[in-house]
Amino acid sequence: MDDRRVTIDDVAKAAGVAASTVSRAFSRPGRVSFETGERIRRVAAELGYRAGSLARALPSGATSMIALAVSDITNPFYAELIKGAQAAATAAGYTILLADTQESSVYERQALDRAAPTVDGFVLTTTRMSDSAIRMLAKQRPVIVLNRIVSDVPSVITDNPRGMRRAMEHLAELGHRRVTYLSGPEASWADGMRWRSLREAALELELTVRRTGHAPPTVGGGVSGVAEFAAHPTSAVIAYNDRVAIGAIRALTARGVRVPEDVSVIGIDNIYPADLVTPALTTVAAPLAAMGRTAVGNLLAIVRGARPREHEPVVLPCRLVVRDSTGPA
Amino acid sequence: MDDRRVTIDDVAKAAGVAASTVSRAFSRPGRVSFETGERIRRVAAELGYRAGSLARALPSGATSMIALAVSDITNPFYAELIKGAQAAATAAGYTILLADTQESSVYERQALDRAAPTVDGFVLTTTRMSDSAIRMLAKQRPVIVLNRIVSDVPSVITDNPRGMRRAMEHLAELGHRRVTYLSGPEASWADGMRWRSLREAALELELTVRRTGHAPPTVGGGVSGVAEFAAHPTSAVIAYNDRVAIGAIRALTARGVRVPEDVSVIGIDNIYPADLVTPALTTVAAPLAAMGRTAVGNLLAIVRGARPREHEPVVLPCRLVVRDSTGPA
DNA sequence: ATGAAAGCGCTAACAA
DNA sequence: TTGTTAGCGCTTTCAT
Repeated sequence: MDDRRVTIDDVAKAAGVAASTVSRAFSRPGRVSFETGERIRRVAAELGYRAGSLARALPSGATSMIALAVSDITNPFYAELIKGAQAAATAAGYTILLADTQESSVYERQALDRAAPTVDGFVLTTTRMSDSAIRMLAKQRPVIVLNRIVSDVPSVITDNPRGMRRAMEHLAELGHRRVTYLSGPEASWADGMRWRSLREAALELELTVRRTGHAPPTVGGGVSGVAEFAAHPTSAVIAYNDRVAIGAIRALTARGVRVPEDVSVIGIDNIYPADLVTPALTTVAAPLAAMGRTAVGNLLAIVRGARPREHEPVVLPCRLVVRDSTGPA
Repeated sequence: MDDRRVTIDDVAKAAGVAASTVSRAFSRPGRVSFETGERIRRVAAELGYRAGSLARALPSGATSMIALAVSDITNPFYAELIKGAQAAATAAGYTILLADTQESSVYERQALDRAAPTVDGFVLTTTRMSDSAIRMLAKQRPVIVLNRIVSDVPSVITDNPRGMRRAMEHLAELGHRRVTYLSGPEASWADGMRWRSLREAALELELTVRRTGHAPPTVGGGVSGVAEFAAHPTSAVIAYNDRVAIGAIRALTARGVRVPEDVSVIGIDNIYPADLVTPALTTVAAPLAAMGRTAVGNLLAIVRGARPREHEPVVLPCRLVVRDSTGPA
């Protein structure tokens, strides 16, 4: 019934002070006498006054909201990541606005444009946007890109070289000499990065590595990757990510190839289902929650005026989780 | 560099009209001459004017944002649901604000309180709040609850009775006579609903059903459920949800019990990994995306002034997806 | 330490 | 059809 929102003026009137004083009591407690402050807080609580109104954003320009753009929220990769981001944001008094870009650069632009006037900054994950488009966006609002490097834009990435290295070492220890990389999407920055890292590691460890053609980062992508792999099989496979790896295991099993007895399979990311499939997936675990947390943390630092060293991406460590999909050659 | 936001006044000045005319050109195109409207839109585009500012929300009170509260975004159950919600919201020009309540009623209250002044409405999924708390919230802003019935608050639920019935029929056809229900959390509305539906179906089909003690809705919950189940085993099991079912399969397998040869297992929800585990899970599929879509759709209808028939929850159909975790008794 | 007044960008009366 | 004038709720000068 009583639909009217409790305003700062209501509190001011009830407390017998000016509205500006109430405002100060909340935002700059130091500038108000202790006594007055107490009284205001008490009255505000009684009246049920809520500070976080949008009106605050008008004069100051800061909304205390940040946008998190994800390409497909259905991808379990994002779950932990969002959780980490969410936690960091909440802790800092910020709210997260979700933008599902639906794997489409058109939707992505729309979503970002729509969000732009409303948020204090962006965290971009797996963008389809070009580097220059990202830089353009970054000119208007603070931006952090995740899992990609864009010059002049701060970013958070995982240590792909080290991760790929660990995977290869693991394989080498098991006696594998030749491994196949099941590629991800062509447009993926991470795919290129992983392939390069793999080749370097192969060189140092004296292994041979080849790769299949680009494929979607899904279970289906793994299936099609295996179709290609079957023409030139190797004793070990590293997949672009866990979903591809899971698809690969399925396809392999369907062909009567046993994992890990005949072929060892390694995934990347350590998403939730990795531990659930049979055999449980050996994978290079990305610090999902930490990535979300770090991205938001750094974004907020910039929002608050920090000047980031724009040319040095923050790189987070990953670790190899050995489960049951890898075995001796 | 040019940090200043393009305002409606800038456009007005550049187009040689009053600010109110520009405003009208965007919100009430009918009330502006075609010619003027065109000119304004052209100028606005040139200047890069973005309409969706927060300032709009001040006079009107409508922010075009809705909050989606989830208990744990890590739960794959939410992925499709959020996607559906997201799609419906975007289509209607609304943005989704994510509130991860972290399985805690304290955080939930905080998150909702924080979001309240900023959004036009709430979609509550798996709330920990009491019915009365929900009703209280609903007094202030439009609310839709998902998967729960709260009197006087509009809701969207799945057809649990029918779903449980299908599951029991399936089991009966396979020759099972006694089934165990692996319970979910005590506080869960859905758990009570499912158990009741199960008993009714059992009665009609002349089956016997018993249940284990309450457990968390996770893989771990399934494991502990099986520990209890082992004392009074039956040839079939229905789990509170897919995660519990997956945990149950694991625990069963670990005990040397074969699924489905020795025990048939049915899950509920049909989350993404259900199809990935071995054996693939037979499950009562909830229309996840449709739930999100419907909830948002109905919420927006209310936001726009529709008067909902508050006492009739919208019930969405579910269907049985038969995979490999069920077999003859 | 406090109050008064002037906006922030936009929309909604009310005139013209 | 268009312009003018008040605000929406809050913060921020500038006085006091």
